[in-house]
Amino acid sequence: MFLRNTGRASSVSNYEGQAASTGEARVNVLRLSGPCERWDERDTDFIREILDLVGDKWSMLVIGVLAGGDARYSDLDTAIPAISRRMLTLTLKRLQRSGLVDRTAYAEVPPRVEYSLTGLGASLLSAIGHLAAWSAEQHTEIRRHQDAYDMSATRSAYLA
Amino acid sequence: MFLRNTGRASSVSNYEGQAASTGEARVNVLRLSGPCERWDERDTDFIREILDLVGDKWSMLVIGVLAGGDARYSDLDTAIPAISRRMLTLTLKRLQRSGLVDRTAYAEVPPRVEYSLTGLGASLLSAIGHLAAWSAEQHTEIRRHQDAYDMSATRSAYLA
DNA sequence: CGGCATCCTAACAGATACTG
DNA sequence: CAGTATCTGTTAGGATGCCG
Repeated sequence: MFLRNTGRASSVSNYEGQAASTGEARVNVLRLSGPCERWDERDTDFIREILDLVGDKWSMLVIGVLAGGDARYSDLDTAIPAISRRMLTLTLKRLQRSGLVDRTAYAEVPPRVEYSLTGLGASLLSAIGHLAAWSAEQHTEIRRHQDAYDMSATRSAYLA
Repeated sequence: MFLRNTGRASSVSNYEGQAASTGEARVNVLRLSGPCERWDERDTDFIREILDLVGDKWSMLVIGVLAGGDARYSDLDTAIPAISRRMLTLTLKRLQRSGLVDRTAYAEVPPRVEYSLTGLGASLLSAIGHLAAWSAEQHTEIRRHQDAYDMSATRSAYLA
């Protein structure tokens, strides 16, 4: 559907990636066990949209908390201690705008507001889960590369 | 492994998300067909790391191009017209530092430099693919929500 | 060709004070 | 409690010029 095959081979095919280990064909998901593939301009746009949606500093974390069930504003604030109230508000508004999160305000004193994942928001969890799984599997390896790179030779200050 | 179950139910379970449609159990990937789950602090860190790694404006796009086979600096520059040379360089360096991308310089005149995905980098394609697939499936729905939200009532200028 | 260095700007994000 | 408004610092990122 959105990842088309090209003839150009690279070093990809001999690596046992995650997709290869599923052993199960999914129509619209890139599989690494076969020859090399690349994405076209549409995929670029899709990636862009996802990044715009949840590629910021807090969105995925908020979604992660809401995955555990509805939460009040203050619940989220304490569940994500590092976030400022400003950023929490902004993040919630954006998620709400895109239909990933529902906001329910109860007219009480003191006021109570519950946030919850919508079905749409919940459907994102799976995709995020794959990313988290990849990170969990590879982060030691990644750290190793980074350390090795940082150790090797003095490099320019161009890279912060 | 990293997504633990909580008793609190939400509106998640009746939505046919992506995970549910795979029909195949994966040990470490969140499945939405069951009761609601949430992530612990470790997952938060994993998400953080992924975002730090490829959550920026260009990394995923560069990876996408390299998925199509090795490419020279100028190939990447033309394949991603919107990117500035500065950002391309910075992005490649960071990907290289984390071991996702390999750089091979040939001592010729004029100089030639080839970039390629490492096995590690290629293994990310699958996870990204899930995100892209989600975006492809849902982006119309998302747009619809956004439009509706933007239409409804005048809201404060707090949200840009 | 494949970069690096410099300048500059705008968006992002934290702290704080205030409000319905 | 659940925000909003404002002020301010920090960083991401674009434009441009130079250099091996």
